Amino acid sequence: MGKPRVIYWFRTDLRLHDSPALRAALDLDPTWDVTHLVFEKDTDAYARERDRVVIALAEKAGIQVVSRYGRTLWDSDEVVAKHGGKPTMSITQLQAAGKKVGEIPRPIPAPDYLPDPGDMPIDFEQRKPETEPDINAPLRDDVEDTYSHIAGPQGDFAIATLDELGFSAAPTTPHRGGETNALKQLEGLFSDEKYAATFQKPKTSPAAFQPQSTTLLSPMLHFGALSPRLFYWKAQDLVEKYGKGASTPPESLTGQLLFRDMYFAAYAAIGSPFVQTINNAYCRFIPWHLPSKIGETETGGNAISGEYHVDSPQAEEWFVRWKMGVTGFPFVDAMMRQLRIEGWIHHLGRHMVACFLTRGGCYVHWERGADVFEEWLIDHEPASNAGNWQWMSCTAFYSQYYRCYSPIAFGQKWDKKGEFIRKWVPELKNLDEKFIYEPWKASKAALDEAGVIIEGDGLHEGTEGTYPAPMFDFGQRRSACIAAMKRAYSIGIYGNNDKAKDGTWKRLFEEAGETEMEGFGGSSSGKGQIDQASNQDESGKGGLKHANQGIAVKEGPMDKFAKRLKK
DNA sequence: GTCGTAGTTGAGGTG
DNA sequence: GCACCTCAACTACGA
Repeated sequence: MGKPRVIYWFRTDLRLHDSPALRAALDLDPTWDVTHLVFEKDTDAYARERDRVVIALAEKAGIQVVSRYGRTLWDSDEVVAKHGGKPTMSITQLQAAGKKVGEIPRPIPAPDYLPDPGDMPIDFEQRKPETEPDINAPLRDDVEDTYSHIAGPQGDFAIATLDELGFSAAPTTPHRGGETNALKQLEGLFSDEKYAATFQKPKTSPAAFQPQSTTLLSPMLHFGALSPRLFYWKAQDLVEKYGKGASTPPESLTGQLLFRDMYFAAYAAIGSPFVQTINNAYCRFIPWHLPSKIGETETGGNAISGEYHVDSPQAEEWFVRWKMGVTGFPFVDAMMRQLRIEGWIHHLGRHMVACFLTRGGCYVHWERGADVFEEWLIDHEPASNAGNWQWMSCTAFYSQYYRCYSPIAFGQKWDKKGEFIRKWVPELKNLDEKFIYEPWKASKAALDEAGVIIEGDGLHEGTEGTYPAPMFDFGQRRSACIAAMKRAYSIGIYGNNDKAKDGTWKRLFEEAGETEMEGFGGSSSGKGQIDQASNQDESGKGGLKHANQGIAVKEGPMDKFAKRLKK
Protein backbone atom coordinates (compact mmCIF):
# COMPACT_ATOMS: atom_id res chain seq x y z
CA MET A 1 0.00 0.00 0.00
CA GLY A 2 1.30 3.42 -0.96
CA LYS A 3 1.56 6.50 1.15
CA PRO A 4 -1.84 7.66 2.41
CA ARG A 5 -3.01 10.85 0.84
CA VAL A 6 -5.52 12.63 3.00
CA ILE A 7 -7.85 15.44 2.08
CA TYR A 8 -9.18 17.50 4.97
CA TRP A 9 -12.48 18.87 3.88
CA PHE A 10 -13.29 22.16 5.59
CA ARG A 11 -16.89 22.73 4.75
CA THR A 12 -17.58 26.39 4.45
CA ASP A 13 -20.01 26.42 1.58
CA LEU A 14 -23.37 24.81 0.97
CA ARG A 15 -22.36 23.67 -2.49
CA LEU A 16 -18.97 22.29 -1.59
CA HIS A 17 -19.80 18.75 -2.59
CA ASP A 18 -19.91 20.17 -6.07
CA SER A 19 -16.66 22.10 -5.74
CA PRO A 20 -13.63 21.53 -7.98
CA ALA A 21 -11.39 20.70 -5.03
CA LEU A 22 -13.71 18.05 -3.70
CA ARG A 23 -14.24 16.66 -7.17
CA ALA A 24 -10.49 16.39 -7.57
CA ALA A 25 -10.26 14.70 -4.20
CA LEU A 26 -13.00 12.26 -5.11
CA ASP A 27 -11.30 11.42 -8.39
CA LEU A 28 -14.19 12.78 -10.40
CA ASP A 29 -11.73 15.07 -12.08
CA PRO A 30 -8.15 13.82 -12.49
CA THR A 31 -6.36 13.37 -10.17
CA TRP A 32 -4.84 13.72 -6.79
CA ASP A 33 -4.69 10.01 -5.89
CA VAL A 34 -6.48 10.65 -2.65
CA THR A 35 -6.82 7.72 -0.24
CA HIS A 36 -8.71 9.33 2.64
CA LEU A 37 -11.28 12.06 3.02
CA VAL A 38 -11.53 13.55 6.51
CA PHE A 39 -14.21 15.94 7.65
CA GLU A 40 -16.11 17.07 10.69
CA LYS A 41 -19.45 15.43 11.28
CA ASP A 42 -22.48 17.68 11.10
CA THR A 43 -25.88 16.52 12.34
CA ASP A 44 -27.99 19.36 10.92
CA ALA A 45 -30.61 18.06 8.50
CA TYR A 46 -29.15 19.72 5.42
CA ALA A 47 -25.63 18.63 6.31
CA ARG A 48 -26.63 15.02 6.72
CA GLU A 49 -28.06 15.00 3.23
CA ARG A 50 -25.00 16.74 1.79
CA ASP A 51 -22.62 14.36 3.54
CA ARG A 52 -24.60 11.34 2.40
CA VAL A 53 -23.96 12.43 -1.19
CA VAL A 54 -20.27 13.03 -0.57
CA ILE A 55 -19.77 9.75 1.27
CA ALA A 56 -21.45 7.84 -1.55
CA LEU A 57 -19.17 9.51 -4.09
CA ALA A 58 -16.12 8.73 -1.98
CA GLU A 59 -17.07 5.10 -1.57
CA LYS A 60 -17.59 4.80 -5.30
CA ALA A 61 -14.09 6.18 -5.82
CA GLY A 62 -12.62 3.76 -3.28
CA ILE A 63 -11.73 6.55 -0.87
CA GLN A 64 -11.93 5.97 2.85
CA VAL A 65 -14.05 8.49 4.71
CA VAL A 66 -13.21 9.54 8.24
CA SER A 67 -15.80 11.73 9.91
CA ARG A 68 -15.59 12.90 13.53
CA TYR A 69 -17.79 15.18 15.59
CA GLY A 70 -16.17 18.39 16.75
CA ARG A 71 -18.74 21.13 17.20
CA THR A 72 -20.36 19.70 20.34
CA LEU A 73 -19.21 18.27 23.67
CA TRP A 74 -20.42 14.80 22.80
CA ASP A 75 -21.29 13.21 19.47
CA SER A 76 -24.96 14.15 19.18
CA ASP A 77 -25.88 10.83 17.57
CA GLU A 78 -24.32 8.97 20.50
CA VAL A 79 -26.27 11.13 22.93
CA VAL A 80 -29.48 10.32 21.08
CA ALA A 81 -28.65 6.60 21.04
CA LYS A 82 -28.08 6.63 24.81
CA HIS A 83 -31.37 8.48 25.21
CA GLY A 84 -33.36 5.71 23.61
CA GLY A 85 -33.33 7.32 20.17
CA LYS A 86 -35.39 10.22 21.47
CA PRO A 87 -34.58 13.94 21.41
CA THR A 88 -33.13 15.48 24.57
CA MET A 89 -35.86 17.86 25.68
CA SER A 90 -34.41 19.04 28.98
CA ILE A 91 -30.99 19.69 30.40
CA THR A 92 -31.32 16.83 32.86
CA GLN A 93 -32.06 14.46 29.98
CA LEU A 94 -28.99 15.71 28.15
CA GLN A 95 -26.84 15.32 31.25
CA ALA A 96 -28.09 11.80 31.88
CA ALA A 97 -27.52 10.74 28.27
CA GLY A 98 -24.13 12.46 28.18
CA LYS A 99 -23.06 10.63 31.29
CA LYS A 100 -23.85 7.34 29.57
CA VAL A 101 -21.80 8.35 26.53
CA GLY A 102 -18.80 9.02 28.76
CA GLU A 103 -16.56 11.82 29.89
CA ILE A 104 -16.30 14.78 27.55
CA PRO A 105 -12.95 14.36 25.78
CA ARG A 106 -10.29 16.94 26.44
CA PRO A 107 -9.21 18.82 23.33
CA ILE A 108 -6.01 17.63 21.74
CA PRO A 109 -3.30 20.13 20.85
CA ALA A 110 -3.09 21.54 17.34
CA PRO A 111 -0.60 19.66 15.13
CA ASP A 112 2.88 21.14 14.84
CA TYR A 113 2.93 20.52 11.14
CA LEU A 114 0.87 18.93 8.38
CA PRO A 115 2.49 16.28 6.19
CA ASP A 116 3.53 17.34 2.74
CA PRO A 117 0.67 16.34 0.46
CA GLY A 118 3.04 15.72 -2.43
CA ASP A 119 2.32 16.66 -5.98
CA MET A 120 -1.16 18.06 -6.48
CA PRO A 121 -1.51 19.41 -10.01
CA ILE A 122 -4.08 22.16 -10.31
CA ASP A 123 -3.89 22.72 -14.03
CA PHE A 124 -6.47 20.12 -15.03
CA GLU A 125 -9.72 21.11 -16.65
CA GLN A 126 -12.19 22.10 -13.99
CA ARG A 127 -15.93 21.92 -14.02
CA LYS A 128 -17.37 25.07 -12.54
CA PRO A 129 -20.13 24.25 -10.06
CA GLU A 130 -23.73 25.25 -10.53
CA THR A 131 -24.46 28.67 -9.10
CA GLU A 132 -28.24 28.34 -9.04
CA PRO A 133 -30.11 28.55 -6.82
CA ASP A 134 -28.10 31.26 -5.10
CA ILE A 135 -29.97 32.05 -1.92
CA ASN A 136 -27.56 34.85 -1.08
CA ALA A 137 -28.13 36.64 -4.37
CA PRO A 138 -30.41 39.34 -2.90
CA LEU A 139 -27.69 40.26 -0.42
CA ARG A 140 -24.83 40.54 -2.89
CA ASP A 141 -23.59 43.86 -4.23
CA ASP A 142 -21.33 42.28 -6.81
CA VAL A 143 -20.80 39.03 -8.67
CA GLU A 144 -19.54 36.00 -6.84
CA ASP A 145 -16.56 34.55 -8.65
CA THR A 146 -14.76 32.49 -6.06
CA TYR A 147 -14.95 29.42 -8.28
CA SER A 148 -12.88 30.95 -11.05
CA HIS A 149 -10.07 28.55 -10.19
CA ILE A 150 -9.58 25.50 -7.98
CA ALA A 151 -7.07 27.42 -5.87
CA GLY A 152 -9.37 30.41 -5.48
CA PRO A 153 -9.26 33.85 -7.07
CA GLN A 154 -5.70 34.50 -5.87
CA GLY A 155 -4.46 31.00 -6.66
CA ASP A 156 -3.36 30.45 -3.06
CA PHE A 157 -6.20 28.33 -1.61
CA ALA A 158 -6.98 31.15 0.80
CA ILE A 159 -10.46 31.50 2.27
CA ALA A 160 -12.49 33.77 0.01
CA THR A 161 -12.82 37.36 1.15
CA LEU A 162 -16.17 39.10 1.48
CA ASP A 163 -15.23 41.14 -1.56
CA GLU A 164 -14.53 38.03 -3.63
CA LEU A 165 -17.83 36.57 -2.50
CA GLY A 166 -19.57 39.67 -3.81
CA PHE A 167 -20.52 41.19 -0.46
CA SER A 168 -19.57 44.60 0.78
CA ALA A 169 -17.89 44.60 4.17
CA ALA A 170 -20.09 44.65 7.26
CA PRO A 171 -19.32 48.02 8.79
CA THR A 172 -21.85 48.12 11.59
CA THR A 173 -20.81 45.31 13.89
CA PRO A 174 -17.94 45.74 16.35
CA HIS A 175 -17.61 41.95 16.73
CA ARG A 176 -14.71 40.29 14.97
CA GLY A 177 -14.10 36.63 14.28
CA GLY A 178 -11.14 34.33 13.86
CA GLU A 179 -9.31 31.88 16.08
CA THR A 180 -6.76 34.43 17.27
CA ASN A 181 -9.54 36.66 18.57
CA ALA A 182 -11.43 33.70 19.99
CA LEU A 183 -8.45 32.50 22.02
CA LYS A 184 -7.74 36.03 23.20
CA GLN A 185 -11.35 36.42 24.31
CA LEU A 186 -11.21 33.06 26.05
CA GLU A 187 -8.05 34.07 27.88
CA GLY A 188 -9.65 37.35 28.91
CA LEU A 189 -12.71 35.52 30.20
CA PHE A 190 -10.71 33.14 32.37
CA SER A 191 -8.31 35.81 33.63
CA ASP A 192 -11.21 36.96 35.82
CA GLU A 193 -11.51 33.77 37.82
CA LYS A 194 -14.33 34.94 40.04
CA TYR A 195 -16.48 36.00 37.09
CA ALA A 196 -15.89 32.78 35.17
CA ALA A 197 -16.24 30.43 38.14
CA THR A 198 -19.39 32.02 39.59
CA PHE A 199 -21.08 32.87 36.27
CA GLN A 200 -24.86 32.54 36.47
CA LYS A 201 -26.52 33.28 33.16
CA PRO A 202 -29.93 34.35 34.53
CA LYS A 203 -28.16 36.96 36.66
CA THR A 204 -26.31 38.62 33.80
CA SER A 205 -27.82 41.83 32.50
CA PRO A 206 -29.32 41.99 29.02
CA ALA A 207 -28.99 45.77 29.18
CA ALA A 208 -25.24 45.81 29.78
CA PHE A 209 -23.04 47.17 27.02
CA GLN A 210 -19.46 48.35 27.11
CA PRO A 211 -18.83 45.66 28.07
CA GLN A 212 -21.58 43.12 27.64
CA SER A 213 -22.35 40.89 30.61
CA THR A 214 -21.77 37.59 28.83
CA THR A 215 -18.83 36.10 26.96
CA LEU A 216 -19.59 36.89 23.29
CA LEU A 217 -18.09 33.52 22.43
CA SER A 218 -21.17 32.10 20.68
CA PRO A 219 -20.13 33.31 17.20
CA MET A 220 -16.71 31.76 17.78
CA LEU A 221 -18.31 28.42 18.60
CA HIS A 222 -20.59 28.66 15.60
CA PHE A 223 -17.82 29.38 13.11
CA GLY A 224 -15.42 26.86 14.57
CA ALA A 225 -12.97 29.49 15.81
CA LEU A 226 -13.30 28.02 19.28
CA SER A 227 -13.59 24.38 20.32
CA PRO A 228 -16.52 23.80 22.70
CA ARG A 229 -14.43 21.19 24.48
CA LEU A 230 -11.55 23.59 25.01
CA PHE A 231 -14.07 26.05 26.47
CA TYR A 232 -15.71 23.34 28.57
CA TRP A 233 -12.51 22.07 30.13
CA LYS A 234 -11.16 25.56 30.80
CA ALA A 235 -14.38 26.26 32.70
CA GLN A 236 -14.57 22.89 34.41
CA ASP A 237 -10.94 22.94 35.57
CA LEU A 238 -11.44 26.43 36.95
CA VAL A 239 -14.61 25.44 38.80
CA GLU A 240 -12.79 22.55 40.44
CA LYS A 241 -9.88 24.76 41.42
CA TYR A 242 -12.21 27.52 42.67
CA GLY A 243 -14.09 25.16 44.97
CA LYS A 244 -16.87 26.52 47.17
CA GLY A 245 -18.98 29.26 45.65
CA ALA A 246 -18.58 28.15 42.05
CA SER A 247 -21.76 28.02 40.01
CA THR A 248 -23.18 24.80 38.59
CA PRO A 249 -25.10 23.77 35.48
CA PRO A 250 -27.46 24.78 34.06
CA GLU A 251 -26.65 28.36 35.03
CA SER A 252 -22.84 28.14 34.88
CA LEU A 253 -20.60 28.53 31.86
CA THR A 254 -20.47 24.76 31.35
CA GLY A 255 -24.26 24.76 31.63
CA GLN A 256 -24.45 27.06 28.61
CA LEU A 257 -22.44 24.56 26.60
CA LEU A 258 -24.71 21.75 27.79
CA PHE A 259 -27.76 23.62 26.50
CA ARG A 260 -26.06 23.89 23.18
CA ASP A 261 -25.51 20.13 23.12
CA MET A 262 -29.13 19.59 24.18
CA TYR A 263 -30.41 21.46 21.12
CA PHE A 264 -27.93 19.75 18.79
CA ALA A 265 -29.00 16.33 20.05
CA ALA A 266 -32.69 17.24 19.77
CA TYR A 267 -32.13 18.31 16.17
CA ALA A 268 -30.07 15.17 15.48
CA ALA A 269 -32.94 13.01 16.76
CA ILE A 270 -35.87 14.82 15.15
CA GLY A 271 -34.20 15.75 11.87
CA SER A 272 -35.54 18.33 9.44
CA PRO A 273 -38.93 18.85 11.20
CA PHE A 274 -37.05 20.22 14.21
CA VAL A 275 -36.79 23.65 12.61
CA GLN A 276 -40.56 23.89 12.07
CA THR A 277 -43.89 22.97 13.65
CA ILE A 278 -45.36 20.88 10.86
CA ASN A 279 -44.37 17.20 11.15
CA ASN A 280 -42.61 17.92 14.46
CA ALA A 281 -44.04 15.52 17.03
CA TYR A 282 -42.41 17.45 19.87
CA CYS A 283 -43.69 20.91 18.92
CA ARG A 284 -47.15 22.02 19.99
CA PHE A 285 -49.48 23.22 17.31
CA ILE A 286 -50.63 26.74 18.14
CA PRO A 287 -52.57 28.82 15.61
CA TRP A 288 -50.13 31.70 15.54
CA HIS A 289 -50.57 34.54 13.08
CA LEU A 290 -48.36 34.60 9.96
CA PRO A 291 -47.95 30.82 9.66
CA SER A 292 -45.44 29.43 7.19
CA LYS A 293 -46.50 28.27 3.78
CA ILE A 294 -45.96 24.56 3.55
CA GLY A 295 -44.36 22.87 0.58
CA GLU A 296 -43.91 19.26 -0.40
CA THR A 297 -40.43 17.84 0.04
CA GLU A 298 -38.81 15.41 -2.38
CA THR A 299 -39.42 12.61 0.07
CA GLY A 300 -43.11 13.41 0.28
CA GLY A 301 -43.12 15.20 3.62
CA ASN A 302 -44.16 18.74 4.41
CA ALA A 303 -41.63 21.47 4.96
CA ILE A 304 -41.83 25.17 5.57
CA SER A 305 -41.05 27.06 2.42
CA GLY A 306 -39.57 30.31 3.72
CA GLU A 307 -42.75 32.17 2.81
CA TYR A 308 -45.76 32.76 4.99
CA HIS A 309 -49.46 33.56 5.01
CA VAL A 310 -50.55 37.03 5.98
CA ASP A 311 -53.67 35.90 7.80
CA SER A 312 -53.91 39.21 9.64
CA PRO A 313 -52.72 42.57 8.27
CA GLN A 314 -52.61 43.75 11.87
CA ALA A 315 -50.22 40.97 12.89
CA GLU A 316 -48.13 41.65 9.78
CA GLU A 317 -47.75 45.28 10.80
CA TRP A 318 -46.80 44.26 14.33
CA PHE A 319 -44.25 41.84 12.94
CA VAL A 320 -42.66 44.43 10.66
CA ARG A 321 -42.54 46.97 13.48
CA TRP A 322 -41.00 44.39 15.76
CA LYS A 323 -38.38 43.53 13.18
CA MET A 324 -37.50 47.14 12.46
CA GLY A 325 -37.36 48.17 16.11
CA VAL A 326 -40.25 50.65 16.05
CA THR A 327 -42.87 48.97 18.25
CA GLY A 328 -43.15 51.99 20.51
CA PHE A 329 -41.86 49.91 23.43
CA PRO A 330 -38.36 51.35 23.90
CA PHE A 331 -36.75 48.30 25.46
CA VAL A 332 -38.00 46.03 22.66
CA ASP A 333 -36.91 48.55 20.05
CA ALA A 334 -33.48 48.99 21.59
CA MET A 335 -32.93 45.22 21.52
CA MET A 336 -34.10 44.82 17.94
CA ARG A 337 -31.94 47.71 16.77
CA GLN A 338 -28.87 46.32 18.50
CA LEU A 339 -29.61 43.00 16.82
CA ARG A 340 -29.93 44.58 13.42
CA ILE A 341 -26.85 46.76 13.70
CA GLU A 342 -24.47 44.50 15.62
CA GLY A 343 -25.82 41.02 14.94
CA TRP A 344 -25.75 40.09 18.60
CA ILE A 345 -27.95 40.67 21.64
CA HIS A 346 -27.87 39.21 25.12
CA HIS A 347 -29.61 35.91 25.64
CA LEU A 348 -32.22 37.38 27.99
CA GLY A 349 -32.86 40.15 25.50
CA ARG A 350 -33.59 37.47 22.92
CA HIS A 351 -36.02 35.95 25.40
CA MET A 352 -37.82 39.20 25.91
CA VAL A 353 -38.23 40.06 22.22
CA ALA A 354 -39.16 36.46 21.38
CA CYS A 355 -41.83 36.33 24.07
CA PHE A 356 -43.13 39.70 22.89
CA LEU A 357 -43.44 38.54 19.26
CA THR A 358 -45.08 35.21 20.09
CA ARG A 359 -47.01 34.22 23.22
CA GLY A 360 -46.59 37.49 25.10
CA GLY A 361 -47.78 40.18 22.69
CA CYS A 362 -48.16 39.76 18.94
CA TYR A 363 -49.16 36.08 18.79
CA VAL A 364 -47.05 35.79 15.65
CA HIS A 365 -45.59 32.39 14.68
CA TRP A 366 -42.22 31.61 16.22
CA GLU A 367 -40.96 30.61 12.78
CA ARG A 368 -41.19 34.29 11.72
CA GLY A 369 -38.98 35.33 14.60
CA ALA A 370 -36.57 32.48 13.89
CA ASP A 371 -36.31 33.72 10.27
CA VAL A 372 -35.26 37.18 11.46
CA PHE A 373 -32.73 35.80 13.92
CA GLU A 374 -31.35 33.55 11.20
CA GLU A 375 -30.87 36.55 8.97
CA TRP A 376 -29.32 38.87 11.52
CA LEU A 377 -27.54 36.92 14.24
CA ILE A 378 -23.81 36.47 13.78
CA ASP A 379 -23.97 33.44 16.09
CA HIS A 380 -26.98 31.87 14.36
CA GLU A 381 -27.00 28.13 14.84
CA PRO A 382 -29.99 26.28 13.35
CA ALA A 383 -30.38 23.90 16.29
CA SER A 384 -30.11 26.56 18.98
CA ASN A 385 -32.23 29.06 17.11
CA ALA A 386 -35.16 26.73 16.46
CA GLY A 387 -34.87 25.22 19.92
CA ASN A 388 -34.82 28.54 21.73
CA TRP A 389 -37.73 29.92 19.70
CA GLN A 390 -39.73 26.82 20.59
CA TRP A 391 -38.71 27.29 24.20
CA MET A 392 -39.70 30.94 24.37
CA SER A 393 -42.97 30.46 22.51
CA CYS A 394 -43.85 27.55 24.85
CA THR A 395 -44.30 25.16 21.95
CA ALA A 396 -41.56 22.78 23.14
CA PHE A 397 -38.96 22.53 25.93
CA TYR A 398 -40.89 24.98 28.12
CA SER A 399 -44.55 25.36 28.99
CA GLN A 400 -45.05 28.03 31.64
CA TYR A 401 -46.76 30.43 29.31
CA TYR A 402 -48.17 32.51 32.14
CA ARG A 403 -44.64 33.68 32.90
CA CYS A 404 -44.56 36.55 30.52
CA TYR A 405 -41.84 39.14 30.03
CA SER A 406 -42.98 42.73 30.40
CA PRO A 407 -41.29 45.11 27.94
CA ILE A 408 -41.32 47.65 30.75
CA ALA A 409 -40.68 45.88 34.06
CA PHE A 410 -38.13 43.42 32.69
CA GLY A 411 -35.81 46.12 31.41
CA GLN A 412 -36.22 48.23 34.52
CA LYS A 413 -35.03 45.34 36.64
CA TRP A 414 -31.61 45.60 35.02
CA ASP A 415 -31.30 49.19 33.94
CA LYS A 416 -33.38 51.66 35.98
CA LYS A 417 -32.04 54.72 34.20
CA GLY A 418 -32.53 53.29 30.73
CA GLU A 419 -28.93 53.75 29.55
CA PHE A 420 -29.34 50.88 27.12
CA ILE A 421 -32.41 52.52 25.59
CA ARG A 422 -30.63 55.87 25.35
CA LYS A 423 -27.85 54.23 23.33
CA TRP A 424 -30.08 52.38 20.87
CA VAL A 425 -33.14 54.62 20.74
CA PRO A 426 -31.44 58.02 20.59
CA GLU A 427 -34.78 59.71 19.90
CA LEU A 428 -35.42 59.25 23.61
CA LYS A 429 -31.94 59.93 24.94
CA ASN A 430 -32.91 63.03 26.89
CA LEU A 431 -36.16 61.71 28.31
CA ASP A 432 -36.55 61.59 32.08
CA GLU A 433 -35.87 58.13 33.49
CA LYS A 434 -39.40 58.04 34.90
CA PHE A 435 -40.70 57.70 31.33
CA ILE A 436 -37.83 56.11 29.44
CA TYR A 437 -39.55 52.70 29.36
CA GLU A 438 -43.01 54.22 28.79
CA PRO A 439 -42.65 57.48 26.87
CA TRP A 440 -46.38 57.56 26.11
CA LYS A 441 -46.96 58.27 29.79
CA ALA A 442 -44.82 61.39 29.79
CA SER A 443 -46.47 64.78 30.08
CA LYS A 444 -46.33 67.22 27.20
CA ALA A 445 -43.86 69.28 29.19
CA ALA A 446 -41.56 66.32 29.83
CA LEU A 447 -41.64 65.35 26.16
CA ASP A 448 -40.98 68.92 25.05
CA GLU A 449 -38.04 69.21 27.39
CA ALA A 450 -36.54 66.00 25.96
CA GLY A 451 -37.33 67.01 22.38
CA VAL A 452 -39.55 63.97 21.85
CA ILE A 453 -42.69 63.84 19.73
CA ILE A 454 -44.83 60.71 20.08
CA GLU A 455 -46.16 60.24 16.58
CA GLY A 456 -46.58 57.85 13.68
CA ASP A 457 -45.80 54.16 13.31
CA GLY A 458 -42.03 54.52 13.04
CA LEU A 459 -42.01 52.88 9.61
CA HIS A 460 -42.36 56.10 7.68
CA GLU A 461 -40.28 59.23 7.62
CA GLY A 462 -41.30 61.52 10.42
CA THR A 463 -40.17 64.76 11.93
CA GLU A 464 -36.81 64.70 13.69
CA GLY A 465 -37.28 63.43 17.23
CA THR A 466 -40.45 61.45 16.62
CA TYR A 467 -40.94 58.12 18.30
CA PRO A 468 -44.04 55.95 17.76
CA ALA A 469 -46.79 55.40 20.29
CA PRO A 470 -46.91 51.79 21.55
CA MET A 471 -48.45 49.58 18.87
CA PHE A 472 -50.87 48.01 21.34
CA ASP A 473 -51.88 47.98 24.98
CA PHE A 474 -49.43 45.47 26.38
CA GLY A 475 -51.63 44.46 29.32
CA GLN A 476 -54.52 43.64 27.00
CA ARG A 477 -52.35 41.71 24.58
CA ARG A 478 -50.70 39.81 27.42
CA SER A 479 -54.10 38.67 28.74
CA ALA A 480 -55.37 37.77 25.27
CA CYS A 481 -52.25 35.77 24.51
CA ILE A 482 -52.27 33.86 27.80
CA ALA A 483 -55.94 32.99 27.27
CA ALA A 484 -55.17 31.83 23.72
CA MET A 485 -52.24 29.74 24.94
CA LYS A 486 -54.46 28.16 27.55
CA ARG A 487 -56.96 27.14 24.86
CA ALA A 488 -54.21 25.82 22.61
CA TYR A 489 -52.76 23.78 25.47
CA SER A 490 -56.15 22.31 26.34
CA ILE A 491 -56.70 21.32 22.69
CA GLY A 492 -53.21 19.86 22.84
CA ILE A 493 -52.31 18.87 19.30
CA TYR A 494 -48.75 18.68 18.03
CA GLY A 495 -47.11 19.43 14.71
CA ASN A 496 -47.30 15.83 13.52
CA ASN A 497 -51.05 15.60 14.15
CA ASP A 498 -53.15 15.14 11.00
CA LYS A 499 -55.40 17.99 12.09
CA ALA A 500 -52.42 20.32 12.22
CA LYS A 501 -51.42 19.28 8.72
CA ASP A 502 -54.79 19.14 6.94
CA GLY A 503 -56.26 22.29 8.45
CA THR A 504 -59.06 20.65 10.41
CA TRP A 505 -57.43 22.07 13.55
CA LYS A 506 -59.43 25.17 12.82
CA ARG A 507 -62.73 23.62 13.82
CA LEU A 508 -61.26 22.56 17.16
CA PHE A 509 -60.15 26.07 17.92
CA GLU A 510 -63.42 27.63 16.79
CA GLU A 511 -65.35 25.31 19.07
CA ALA A 512 -63.09 26.39 21.93
CA GLY A 513 -63.99 30.01 21.23
CA GLU A 514 -60.61 31.04 19.84
CA THR A 515 -60.43 34.78 19.26
CA GLU A 516 -56.90 35.02 17.93
CA MET A 517 -58.02 33.56 14.60
CA GLU A 518 -59.88 36.52 13.14
CA GLY A 519 -57.36 36.75 10.36
CA PHE A 520 -58.15 33.28 9.11
CA GLY A 521 -61.13 34.57 7.18
CA GLY A 522 -63.95 33.36 9.41
CA SER A 523 -64.63 30.33 7.23
CA SER A 524 -65.58 27.14 9.01
CA SER A 525 -64.94 24.97 5.99
CA GLY A 526 -61.94 23.41 7.62
CA LYS A 527 -59.58 24.42 4.88
CA GLY A 528 -55.98 23.73 5.69
CA GLN A 529 -52.99 25.96 5.62
CA ILE A 530 -51.95 24.60 2.26
CA ASP A 531 -55.34 25.35 0.73
CA GLN A 532 -55.40 28.76 2.30
CA ALA A 533 -52.15 29.50 0.58
CA SER A 534 -53.73 29.35 -2.83
CA ASN A 535 -56.84 31.20 -1.71
CA GLN A 536 -54.83 34.00 -0.26
CA ASP A 537 -52.47 34.18 -3.18
CA GLU A 538 -55.46 34.75 -5.44
CA SER A 539 -56.69 37.56 -3.25
CA GLY A 540 -53.28 39.15 -3.40
CA LYS A 541 -52.47 38.67 0.24
CA GLY A 542 -49.82 36.02 -0.22
CA GLY A 543 -46.93 35.54 2.12
CA LEU A 544 -43.77 37.55 1.96
CA LYS A 545 -40.24 36.31 1.92
CA HIS A 546 -38.98 39.25 3.91
CA ALA A 547 -41.09 41.23 6.30
CA ASN A 548 -39.90 44.60 5.14
CA GLN A 549 -41.08 43.92 1.63
CA GLY A 550 -44.63 43.93 2.87
CA ILE A 551 -44.93 47.51 3.94
CA ALA A 552 -43.12 50.30 2.19
CA VAL A 553 -40.40 51.19 4.62
CA LYS A 554 -39.00 54.60 3.95
CA GLU A 555 -35.88 55.72 5.70
CA GLY A 556 -36.81 55.88 9.33
CA PRO A 557 -34.93 56.84 12.46
CA MET A 558 -33.27 53.45 12.43
CA ASP A 559 -31.63 54.00 9.08
CA LYS A 560 -30.47 57.46 9.99
CA PHE A 561 -29.00 55.96 13.10
CA ALA A 562 -27.21 53.27 11.13
CA LYS A 563 -25.77 55.89 8.81
CA ARG A 564 -24.53 57.91 11.72
CA LEU A 565 -22.76 54.85 13.04
CA LYS A 566 -21.06 54.30 9.70
CA LYS A 567 -19.62 57.80 9.66
C1' DG B 1 -53.12 5.64 38.46
C1' DT B 2 -51.72 9.22 41.98
C1' DC B 3 -48.70 12.15 44.07
C1' DG B 4 -44.68 14.92 44.74
C1' DT B 5 -41.18 17.42 42.70
C1' DA B 6 -38.22 19.67 39.38
C1' DG B 7 -37.82 22.75 35.72
C1' DT B 8 -31.44 27.96 33.79
C1' DT B 9 -33.59 33.22 33.41
C1' DG B 10 -41.68 36.59 35.48
C1' DA B 11 -43.80 40.17 38.20
C1' DG B 12 -44.75 42.24 42.22
C1' DG B 13 -44.60 42.33 46.90
C1' DT B 14 -42.41 41.92 51.71
C1' DG B 15 -38.84 41.78 55.21
C1' DG C 1 -29.86 45.44 47.44
C1' DC C 2 -31.17 40.98 47.99
C1' DA C 3 -33.56 36.76 49.39
C1' DC C 4 -37.80 34.98 49.65
C1' DC C 5 -42.96 34.44 48.96
C1' DT C 6 -47.20 34.44 46.24
C1' DC C 7 -49.67 34.78 42.17
C1' DA C 8 -51.82 30.73 39.18
C1' DA C 9 -50.80 26.66 37.38
C1' DC C 10 -47.63 24.42 32.71
C1' DT C 11 -45.29 19.50 31.63
C1' DA C 12 -42.48 15.58 32.55
C1' DC C 13 -40.63 12.33 35.37
C1' DG C 14 -40.10 8.96 38.92
C1' DA C 15 -41.59 6.65 43.12
